[in-house]
Amino acid sequence: MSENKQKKDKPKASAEPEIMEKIVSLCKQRGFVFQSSEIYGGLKSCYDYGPLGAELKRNVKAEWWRTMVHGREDVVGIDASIIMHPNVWRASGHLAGFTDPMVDCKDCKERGRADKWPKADVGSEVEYKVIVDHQSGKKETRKGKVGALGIVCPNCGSPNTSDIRRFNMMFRTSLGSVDNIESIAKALEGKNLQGDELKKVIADAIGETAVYLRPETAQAMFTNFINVQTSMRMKPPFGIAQQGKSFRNEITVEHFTFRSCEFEQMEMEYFVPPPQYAEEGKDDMYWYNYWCTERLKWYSDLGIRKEKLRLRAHEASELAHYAKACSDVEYDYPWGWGELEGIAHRSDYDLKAHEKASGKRLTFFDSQKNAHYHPFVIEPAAGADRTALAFLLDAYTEEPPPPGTNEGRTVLKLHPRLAPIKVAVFPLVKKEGMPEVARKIIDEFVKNQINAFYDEKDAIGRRYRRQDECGTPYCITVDGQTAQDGSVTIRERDSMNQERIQVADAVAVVKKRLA
RNA sequence: GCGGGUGUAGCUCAAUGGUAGAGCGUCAGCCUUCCAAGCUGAUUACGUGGGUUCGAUUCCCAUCACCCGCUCCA
Repeated sequence: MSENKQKKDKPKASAEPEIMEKIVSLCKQRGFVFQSSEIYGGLKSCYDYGPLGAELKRNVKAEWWRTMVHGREDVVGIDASIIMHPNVWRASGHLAGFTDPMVDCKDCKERGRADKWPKADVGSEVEYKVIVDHQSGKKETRKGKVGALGIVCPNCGSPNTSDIRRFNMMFRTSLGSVDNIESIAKALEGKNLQGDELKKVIADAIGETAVYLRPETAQAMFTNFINVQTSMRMKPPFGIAQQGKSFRNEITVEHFTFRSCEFEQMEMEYFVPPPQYAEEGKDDMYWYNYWCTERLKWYSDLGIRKEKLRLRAHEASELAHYAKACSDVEYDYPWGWGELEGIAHRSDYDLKAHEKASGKRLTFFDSQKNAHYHPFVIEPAAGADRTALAFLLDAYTEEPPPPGTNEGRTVLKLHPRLAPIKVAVFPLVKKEGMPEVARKIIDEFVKNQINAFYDEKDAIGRRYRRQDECGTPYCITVDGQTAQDGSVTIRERDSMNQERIQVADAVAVVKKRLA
């Protein structure tokens, strides 16, 4: 389809990034994803799902819920508030943990985390090399004294760093009808404050009503642990699942919908007995491995090619201090391996942290062993947006012209249950009563709440191709034979094979194939 | 946020200091009996804001957004 245009100024080695461009373009053209607020120039990292994208994402979430909640007895779902008590984030460590100390190198412009840069003795003299002429790349050796931070740039070795700046990654807003400005103005009125004192007064004024948009959905499963456990009479091992939006002021957003500030999560906290109370052979590590396997399987069951999936265990240095283990389900995106989902063994850290902060006991009472214990937690946490993107990327296929034709085709080989439109119905031509019959078939699909699409515009081949590009798995065509024997053709997207079925059976046949 | 690149119809691109073309698409009609056929007509754009200039889509500045790299994570 494309004539392989060379980019003159970019001798790109790999053709991979072009796939991303094609996906972005297809997403816009076919109504999967649009940039948010596009008519106003767009807004950084915000995307809107169009009609087909909304269907795809709903289907992804529905499949997850089907597998994780409806498909098993030991998991129940919740739908918690996005805004939670600020103490939740204090207890979880997010208020502190989201505040990374960032510094810049004033010589080479490198930026990084102050706590990760090479340490050096305060006041000692170090040598470093910086580029002084960007055209020739000429470097100059300089000397400098290590500042109060006691660090040097990992790139050029310069001690000439900026001050630490903190970026809070949680979105802050206020709860209450009194605007922040009012309380700040009131706090400052008549005072002449400078520097840290000024900042503190403002911070306190904001703090009175400050609340945060959740940076993850997981905490609500911990805060509702007792509520869910007692109301549903759950016994470990059991899980609480949730899907919903989370928000993070990320320093960097990238790769289309892969990483954005507003994103949707599909998380489950699986509470298991700690080792001493565990059933023989089913301790916490058993369940951790169990969920790693289960979650990897979920993606391949829904059609992602196995060679594009992998499970990567975190190195010990990557683990949070409370985590016993963590693995990522990764997909081989056009830009390399990237995370779809993290499966973390969080030990009993979260329940204990909330118990300590809230003063409420967050244990399970095992009446048989007559013991209160804090369950361990295994957390499979997936991103709905990046999962939808991976399904799109993996389904995207460009095929050479089929035998006897001269145009190739673009097909989204989405799993039928993920496909936005399930079936398209066409009259072969716009006469001889074919449109009327096709309309009747569409009516039947609508009545059965199966997303169907009617099209009579253009040649039949073009209509098939349009549906291929949207990922519609089945096309039903009313032709000349329909009037004689009441049969229509049903065409399968990937094979393009057709078979004849009765009009009266159309809904049942499609339903069966979607099951 | 930093460094580099980009910004022209819905998409992919072109041209130009004197207000812009194509292909594909979309819509309407004709034609069409199974895999992007043809014909007719219609539709639609210089990201935003300044500056230079008689005049800016073009030059300059700022800003916004996207892409690549750093970084970070679901």
